[in-house]
Amino acid sequence: MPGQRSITEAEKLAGAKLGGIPVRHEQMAVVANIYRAASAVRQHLENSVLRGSELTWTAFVVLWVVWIWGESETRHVAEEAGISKGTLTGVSRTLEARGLVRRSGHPTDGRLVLLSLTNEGEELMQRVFPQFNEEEAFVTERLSDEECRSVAEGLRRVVLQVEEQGEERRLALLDGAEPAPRRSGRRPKA
Amino acid sequence: MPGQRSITEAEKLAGAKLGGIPVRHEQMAVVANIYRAASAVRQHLENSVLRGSELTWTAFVVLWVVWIWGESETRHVAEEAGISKGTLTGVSRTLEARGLVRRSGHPTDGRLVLLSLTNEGEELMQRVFPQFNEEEAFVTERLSDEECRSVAEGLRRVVLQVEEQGEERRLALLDGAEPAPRRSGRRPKA
DNA sequence: ACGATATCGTTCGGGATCAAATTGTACGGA
DNA sequence: TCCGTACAATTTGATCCCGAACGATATCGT
Repeated sequence: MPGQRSITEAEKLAGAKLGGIPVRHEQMAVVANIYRAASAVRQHLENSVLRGSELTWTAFVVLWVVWIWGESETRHVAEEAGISKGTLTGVSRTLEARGLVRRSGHPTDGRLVLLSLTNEGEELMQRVFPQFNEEEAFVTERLSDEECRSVAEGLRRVVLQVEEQGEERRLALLDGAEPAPRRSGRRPKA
Repeated sequence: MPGQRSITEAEKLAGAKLGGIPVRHEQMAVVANIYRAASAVRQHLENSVLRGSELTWTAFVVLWVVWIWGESETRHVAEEAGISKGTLTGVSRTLEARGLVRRSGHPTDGRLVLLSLTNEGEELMQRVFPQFNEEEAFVTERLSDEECRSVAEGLRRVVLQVEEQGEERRLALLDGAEPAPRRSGRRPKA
């Protein structure tokens, strides 16, 4: 019902609201649609294949990373999965409790923890991934292979831009100012 | 550090893992990159412009929706913002407490609640949105206007596909099976 | 009329999530 | 050897979020 019409229509309304101030319409549309698409896809996958296996999106991503890359150090898994280390600690413990992953200490560096799939975890992914991929195909059904490549490439550039220049940009924006607090989370000691 | 290389490399590894089973590579790449881009963009915007105004991403989206569409029923706002009704209740109460939005009952339908911006909320958006849009331009800096349009259009189709056929698809997948529970959240009564 | 049914927003249960603080381990130099 | 620094993962505190249950209102059928 929100339809897609709303995006472009919203842009016009926003333009009107802002009066003289120029709006970067194309850029705004990309960001808005990235987020919409991400929510829609995530929700569809959670409600179709994932819930059937009692997996959250994050849990699946973590399993996927370990499945693909093999036994890995937790910090790499967190980075690759796009979640914080703290979150990974909780998620991996849940998965361990369900017998899907194994946590073992690094043989020479006692600070590291390695994650790997158990046989059960391996079997789960063998079963779930094809279903997951099937739904990936479903959600992108209205795009040709060529269009898929082109959209993926465009998104890749966005990711690269943020990864390579985001930090610098944030510093430049805040300049000398304080790093800005966060409403939630543990309070700084000082 | 994960770089973008990892995506395509992961696809190859996944293909190997799956042996004979065919993998829809292009489709997989689109979904993976949608999610990566969404996380990257959200994080960048939260850490740059949003935190300075003590806004979470969700709070900003809610404000934006009400700002653009004007006084609206909560269910429409939730839908448009891509969050659940329950979440919106909390978010809008927080925003009300901060004096940014107003909640008023519908004149004829007693079940409805209408959200609108206060003057203060209006001023906040006048101030914050340009900054937000500026960062939208930053994250998409590596795309031309034309490429922006094309990526946005591709994503739009993904959203439409899920919105128009997702429900049907989910039903077909589960067929007669139960709707599948969720690990967290309040337990069903039965 | 009036009860069954549908629809709204809110409440509630149970994680999920982040960032700071903390704890534990490694490794360099004095 | 012993200390300080560097770097792991984990714990902690506060909040966010979803979806089932709930209570209140509207509407439809008879």
